[in-house]
Amino acid sequence: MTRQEQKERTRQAILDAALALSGEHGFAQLSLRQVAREAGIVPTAFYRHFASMDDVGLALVEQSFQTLRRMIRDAQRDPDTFADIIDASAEILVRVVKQHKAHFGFVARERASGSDAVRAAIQRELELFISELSVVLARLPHLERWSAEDVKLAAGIFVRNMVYRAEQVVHTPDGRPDLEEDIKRKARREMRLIVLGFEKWVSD
Amino acid sequence: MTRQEQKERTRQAILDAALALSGEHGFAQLSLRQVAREAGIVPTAFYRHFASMDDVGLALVEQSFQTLRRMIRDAQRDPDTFADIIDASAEILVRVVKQHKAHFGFVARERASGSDAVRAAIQRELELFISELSVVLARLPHLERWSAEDVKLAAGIFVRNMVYRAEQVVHTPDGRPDLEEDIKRKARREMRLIVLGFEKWVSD
DNA sequence: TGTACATCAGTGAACGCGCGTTCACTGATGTAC
DNA sequence: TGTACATCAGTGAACGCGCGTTCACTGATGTAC
Repeated sequence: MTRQEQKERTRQAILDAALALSGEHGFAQLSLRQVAREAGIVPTAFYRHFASMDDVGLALVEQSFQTLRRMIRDAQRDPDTFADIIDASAEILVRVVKQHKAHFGFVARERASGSDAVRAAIQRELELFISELSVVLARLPHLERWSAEDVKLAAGIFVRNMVYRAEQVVHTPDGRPDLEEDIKRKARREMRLIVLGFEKWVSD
Repeated sequence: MTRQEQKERTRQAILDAALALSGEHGFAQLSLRQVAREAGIVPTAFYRHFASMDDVGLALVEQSFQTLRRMIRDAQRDPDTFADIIDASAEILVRVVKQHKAHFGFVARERASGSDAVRAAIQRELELFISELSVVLARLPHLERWSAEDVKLAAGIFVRNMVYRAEQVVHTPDGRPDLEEDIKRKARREMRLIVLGFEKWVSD
């Protein structure tokens, strides 16, 4: 193994350790020493990879949103998505969040309570997500003539509702498909209710 | 001043200190010693009032939701509320949150990241709020024939959207009425869009 | 009203502990020739 | 391929600091008579 490969591995071990530990008591409660211990290095070696725990937080935001973006990309490739976009979205949401509970839990928690830098990074990524969803929504029949601002408003309601349902999935214990089905069902109904409003809205 | 009055004052000083300090770096980052210092007592005196910082957190949840409930009660008394419930809600939301930034900021932050006990307490209070709003919504013309579950679904979308706009108000610097107006305007439009969906929804 | 005693909110010293950060170091990997 | 030197990820001792909690205490407030 080259020195570079080894270094990258240790860096990832630090990120994995921080992500795993932050699930228990929140990222801000983590100490550098705890993370180093979990990553299998001595505290001082931490500084070979990050200047501070805050930098670890920012790296975790980036990793988490890579997961989210992969989810969207996959959804857009899946033919089911276009058969019924709402059914498909609920399905994908629950499946992907379940697979990446640690990342989504991290974002949900730190969105409101992280350091200023971490909060700002998450806010920026969510805005980006809303913009991307706006592009998709703008193609829907009733929204063709809406102003850009109104499409974004609608996308925002969607995304914030999804964030809430994602939080619920994160807190659902494994092996409870009944609870997952219930979340999917509620998510679908919420989306349908919001979409119904689209048909009557008049953009000014 | 009686002993009891003095004790109550110190207890409140601890709560005020914790609330004020938690605005900067989050409640979980507070140390008992910091809070005691800010409250003007010696660290050991803290134990005369609370068994742990976690108990302080629970007391703050209760205080914060008392503020919220007062807001709802006042809104229901205000005749403007019935002239245009949406306009009035946006107005009241921004005004009251602005007046109690510390309490609302505390709830927004700890909702996702507090200790299990604090998170559970906040979740319970929000569910209560959604139930109360459901009672109000159930009286609206189009919702009379909806199932109880559907009314709650709609109330949930409303409340979560309000929580988001409340978070925005908390993070708006004082003396920026332009930003406040923008938040009110967006909140109104979001509510209107959601309400439009009500008219077409068919409860099963 | 005055006295003697009880209560108890707040004090201050002390403790052991984990923290972030510094520093000089080690020894395996990488590079130049 | 072999040698001599450079690089640098990880080590381990040490530091001063703020932490939560214990304990015996003080002195003002409250109560019984």
